[in-house]
Amino acid sequence: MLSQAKTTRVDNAYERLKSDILNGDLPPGYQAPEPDIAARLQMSRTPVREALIRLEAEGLVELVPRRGARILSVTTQDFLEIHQILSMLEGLAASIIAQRKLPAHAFDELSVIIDAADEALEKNDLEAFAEHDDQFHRLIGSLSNPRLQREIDVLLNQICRANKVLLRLNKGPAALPIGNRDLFEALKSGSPEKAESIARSHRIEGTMTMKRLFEECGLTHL
Amino acid sequence: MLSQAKTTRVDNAYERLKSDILNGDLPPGYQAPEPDIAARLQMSRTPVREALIRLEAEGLVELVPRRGARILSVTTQDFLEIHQILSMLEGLAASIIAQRKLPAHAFDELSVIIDAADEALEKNDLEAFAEHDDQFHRLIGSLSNPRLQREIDVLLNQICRANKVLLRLNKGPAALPIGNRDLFEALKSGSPEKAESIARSHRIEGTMTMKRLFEECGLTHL
DNA sequence: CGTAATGAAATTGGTTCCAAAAACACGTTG
DNA sequence: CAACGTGTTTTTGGAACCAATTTCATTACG
Repeated sequence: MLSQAKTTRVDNAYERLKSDILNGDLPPGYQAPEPDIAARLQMSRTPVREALIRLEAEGLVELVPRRGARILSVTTQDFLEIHQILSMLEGLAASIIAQRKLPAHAFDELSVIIDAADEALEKNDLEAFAEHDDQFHRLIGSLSNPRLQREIDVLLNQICRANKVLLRLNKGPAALPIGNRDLFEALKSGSPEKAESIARSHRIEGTMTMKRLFEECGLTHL
Repeated sequence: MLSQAKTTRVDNAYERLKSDILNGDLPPGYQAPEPDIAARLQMSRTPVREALIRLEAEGLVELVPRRGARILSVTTQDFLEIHQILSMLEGLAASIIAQRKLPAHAFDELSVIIDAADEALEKNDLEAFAEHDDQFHRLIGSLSNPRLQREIDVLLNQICRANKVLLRLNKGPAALPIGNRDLFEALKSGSPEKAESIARSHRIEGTMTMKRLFEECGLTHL
């Protein structure tokens, strides 16, 4: 029996708020005082407060003293900085994965996701593509080690909405040169340096594409 | 006047607990229920709780449901993983710094710290050396950008006690090949790739030295 | 003598309450 | 009409309180 999460109110509030934020239900810029949020979640202020503190530590919300909790938006600057950090961390993750031999089912899992992403892209279903691509990156993190995974997850959370929105803005039939399959091969081949370099440049390429979109649309934040 | 920190009880508790943890006043493994901590800090449980949640998010304490808050210790595994991540992030920081021209006073500040560390090492004052070395790394972070700085700071916090202890265990006259000055020159020369590579390999060398100490002393955690 | 059971104490998650400070609305005045 | 002052409302930081659950200790029993 896996650790039976004894669902406490704080956890509940945390999970619900986080998911609401990530899927855009609570859009960036949205701002509400604690009592409102507490009412929405049908609990007292205390557990909400504690959940908000956690979310603040993860860079998803900002607690402004007398103005309520505000869902953080991502500026172009933020976006670039986060991608830059991710390129390093995912590079490290890839290097770690390539170093030790992965069980076969892990490769299978990766492969399935890559295929799903490719398929979504062919069908021009950008929503699904973004979802699968995100999953791919998170899986890379989870295959490295828990600490690195958490680090990567937190950063991905901060930009996943922005990623989705940007992708949707991309009108053309997505000439994104995605190299997930390349990374997959490098991981399989067991060459840490190669895996790291591919993961890193892959991420950086993606960043550049996104940056272009940012500029084309004249956006300063999302 | 810079942002006047309106010293709230939560902030107070957070700062005091953090500093107590970092300087070893509250040693790793120490465990106490919330009421005790609240009494020690002479405030009610509420602000203490909130401070503890923040500290947990930063990986310094663990909140065990009915056993109190426990100061986390650092296992060899943790230590290596954190250093590995730091090698990437500091590499990135160095690259960023080298890319844009730094104001002269920043270089001066760096130089002063490097000299202080070297001097401490010559006098075999390992305590002071650890302190200055830590400051050097944090300064590198702070010269990159706030986001990267916070990331690096959090990780340094998790291992700074371990670093100090390990250094104290190092009996020999510290044959640590510290290359802080090399990094300084690379930053000044303005070559991002070189700066990154030096920062990274510098950190990795340090890791290896530390790891050896870990093993020689037969320690599994600190 | 070790183990199970039972009752007491302690800790936590959470609600409620309170006071202080800030924001807000409104009316007054220059 | 704008700016200011005043009184009200809102929000937050924090404390006190409570119930539920767990731990601890003591005792009884095999």
